[in-house]
Amino acid sequence: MSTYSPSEIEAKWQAAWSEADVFKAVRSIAKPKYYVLEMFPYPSGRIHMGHVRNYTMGDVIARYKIATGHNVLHPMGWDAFGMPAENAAMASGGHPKDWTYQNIADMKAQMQPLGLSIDWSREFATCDPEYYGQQQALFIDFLAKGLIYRKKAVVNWDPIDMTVLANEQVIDGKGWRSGAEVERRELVQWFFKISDYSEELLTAIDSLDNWPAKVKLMQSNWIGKSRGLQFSFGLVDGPAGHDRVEVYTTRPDTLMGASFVGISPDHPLAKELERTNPALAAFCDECRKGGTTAAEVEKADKKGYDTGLTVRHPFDTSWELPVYIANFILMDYGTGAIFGCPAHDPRDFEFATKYGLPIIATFLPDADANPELTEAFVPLKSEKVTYVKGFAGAPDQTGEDAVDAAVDFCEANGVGHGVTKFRLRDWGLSRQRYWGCPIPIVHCDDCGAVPEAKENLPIELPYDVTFDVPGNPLDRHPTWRNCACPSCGKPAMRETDTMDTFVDSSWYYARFTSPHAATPTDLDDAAYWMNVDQYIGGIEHAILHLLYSRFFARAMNMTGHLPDSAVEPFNALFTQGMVTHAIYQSTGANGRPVYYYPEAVALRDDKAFLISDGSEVEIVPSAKMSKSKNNVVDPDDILAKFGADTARWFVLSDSPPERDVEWTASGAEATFKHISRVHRIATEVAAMGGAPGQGDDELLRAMHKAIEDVTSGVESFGFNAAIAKLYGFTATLAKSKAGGAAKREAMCVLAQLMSPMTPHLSEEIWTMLGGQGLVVNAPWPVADPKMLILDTVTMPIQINGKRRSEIAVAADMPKDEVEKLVLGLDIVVAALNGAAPKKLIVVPGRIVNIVI
RNA sequence: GGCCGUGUGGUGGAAUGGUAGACACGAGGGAUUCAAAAUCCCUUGCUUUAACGGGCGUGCCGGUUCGAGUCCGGCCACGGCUACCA
Repeated sequence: MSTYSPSEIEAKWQAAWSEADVFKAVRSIAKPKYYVLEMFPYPSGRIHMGHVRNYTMGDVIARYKIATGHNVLHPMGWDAFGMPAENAAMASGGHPKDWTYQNIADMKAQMQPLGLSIDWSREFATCDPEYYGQQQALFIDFLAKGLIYRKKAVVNWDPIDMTVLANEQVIDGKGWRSGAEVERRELVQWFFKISDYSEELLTAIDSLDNWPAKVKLMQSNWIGKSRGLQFSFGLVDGPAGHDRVEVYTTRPDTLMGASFVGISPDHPLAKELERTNPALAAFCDECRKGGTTAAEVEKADKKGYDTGLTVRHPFDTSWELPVYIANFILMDYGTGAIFGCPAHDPRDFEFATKYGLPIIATFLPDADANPELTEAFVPLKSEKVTYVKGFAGAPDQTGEDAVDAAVDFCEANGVGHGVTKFRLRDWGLSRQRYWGCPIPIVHCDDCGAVPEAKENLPIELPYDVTFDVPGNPLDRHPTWRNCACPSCGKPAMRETDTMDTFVDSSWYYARFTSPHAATPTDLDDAAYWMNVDQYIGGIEHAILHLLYSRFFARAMNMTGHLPDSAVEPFNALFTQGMVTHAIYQSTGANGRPVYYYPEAVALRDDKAFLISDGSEVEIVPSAKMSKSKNNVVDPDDILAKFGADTARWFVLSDSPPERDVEWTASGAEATFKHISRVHRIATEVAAMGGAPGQGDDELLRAMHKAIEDVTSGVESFGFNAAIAKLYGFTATLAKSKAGGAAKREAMCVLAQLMSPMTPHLSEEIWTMLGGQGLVVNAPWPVADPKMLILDTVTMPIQINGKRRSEIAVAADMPKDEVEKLVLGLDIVVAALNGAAPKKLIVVPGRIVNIVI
């Protein structure tokens, strides 16, 4: 009898799949199509358990859909541009391109042994010129349709590295790499006009039925629609050109509670005043330097600077309000100016208290409430309140009604107009970096910024660059920069900025439908394969990547690259949890934690001891895998030790897929034992004759129940539940005294039900038992409804809601007969003690409850 | 601060309003073995009882219901996202 040897059988069956080319996706009207996609990885060089879990989930879906008669597209690629490649080049002197392609080769080599059902013929990396050249074509088409424009924008500039930094690369106001004080610089940059689609992207969220509610909510909040009033205060004796201050408010109903006007330090009026007032300029400078981290904002005091100017209240021109420059007002939201209503805004309250400004309540909880407030009164807008300084609508009304009434009143009286604002801002795509998709623009002295001619695409990144000098190497590469103007032919210069890497990932799903087309997409292929039926990835992409992709699909539709049916590209989204692992740590001599590798630790009685000296160390459970904490489990090691089927099964078995799963060595070993056991049972079954045995029918009934349970588990992403049922069915099969024929049938079905999770083992068993062809091509088993009906059922008997007994009855026994039977039970007779039951509830096939 | 989510054995976790704790880990006991490995079997929420059995039990308090882990209201704790968004 052969023993289970994953290394042999996994290589064998991967070769067989490859030989039969079973995962190649070909358009066909013979079957319904199904497109399953996992978020493609950044080629860091090593895969981790999180990847294994992500791709296994996608693979289970893909293999299940193949078995249920679908034409499946399951591609894989690489999100290959980005800063780590440049950082590596700077650190070790290599080239980003070489580094990236080497990493891709390494990661692919690690992924192949997992036995994923991927159509590798569609593989691409976003740093392939064939891909980013098409992205440049998209850029040119978007530009022509007005979906891209240029404007000045403030960036974080690192003066030592001579580069722009993302917000998260600025730590305490200093560059994360150089440590230099970061400057705010205005650069002319390219923007996608995603704000054109704010309303559309928001309302379409409702149609995303198979997206997690959480992700939809996060996107709604991010788009941030608000309804309010925009109006202006007349400025008294303002500097030349400044006679009004425009403000935006979502609470125009509190206009009579105004006590000051606040403007951002970046507001044009503030900038004007800075020119003549050094103290004021110093204050604004101070505000701009203020940290942007959450903790700093939390701590930061409300600070203001009295400009000495005043404005007139729109309802009463004799009522003047002071104008402050305040550190808490943002220039890029609304108009960069507010009116302060301390009674109904906690920030304004803090500010007014500090600077001795009046606090005027405009509404109160009820007519008798004390108008002297000790803190801002901010009820829900849906709550009814009593207006003591209202000017529109009923005296008692909800905030919502009052806002509507106030907007109507103001519009009727020529004080501003109602406006809808969105928090979502246009997407700046310029990056002053080498390792990204070049922006296909040429700057010509005569013609200005001109798009490159499409026949000149791709504009390839030059290879001969170095990173020993700070700054973008494209800037100092004359032969690459210098070119002819595509419009007039005169000497001109290329744009040296490259695109944000989020652009690369915003349309790769569409490119997979025709990865080698000479245009960004092939419309016939896109129409056939789109949308992605099931998208799987991490929750960390809930906002940016998914929102950008939704925008891109619309923009591609507008420019003729995607059909109307594909504007919402992902029909269903699933966000999976992480793989975690315990940390083993002790406290070092300096008081800092010291971390130990799992291999250095022995576990006994839920305690951990160092193998080296036997001393006990602390166990911190369920921590995100992190190299610095020494709690990373390398998939290579696991595959070498147990094989892919064990790894795949384990990452799905212990937790629901949307939640984190804890990797434990004991759990992985137990999985391996189980898989080995299934293999052993199969070899035993294969050796049996075909004679009937005891309980053939029972085994087959259990088999049909397993088909039903596992199928519904896989359909609903309940992989852990499906696996639990497979454990149960395996135990039933192992214990069964059924004959060879029934066992063989049950074993074949078990192999099929396991095949999405353990495809190699399933092929092995399938062949061992004489199955036809490959199990990957075998149709998914269907449960026979007749075999699911039970003859007898066990019903619990409750007395006053507490379980006291149970009876076994025929499944189709009428209700009144069940009642009779129950009332005759000793325990019931004793409980009733001669009295009649107050109530008798019989739920057929479920439960009986007697109320006494 | 805002929004969202989650609280069930020693652990990960199951339970269309209908027997709470499936399945797995861990732990304990046994069989097999010269011995071990491997394998197989049994026990395992807490508590009380010699036993049969009983009591308690899904973060806390209350409500709806014949019946609540599940539904409703109010608290507490933890986690996530977002943030001076006017």
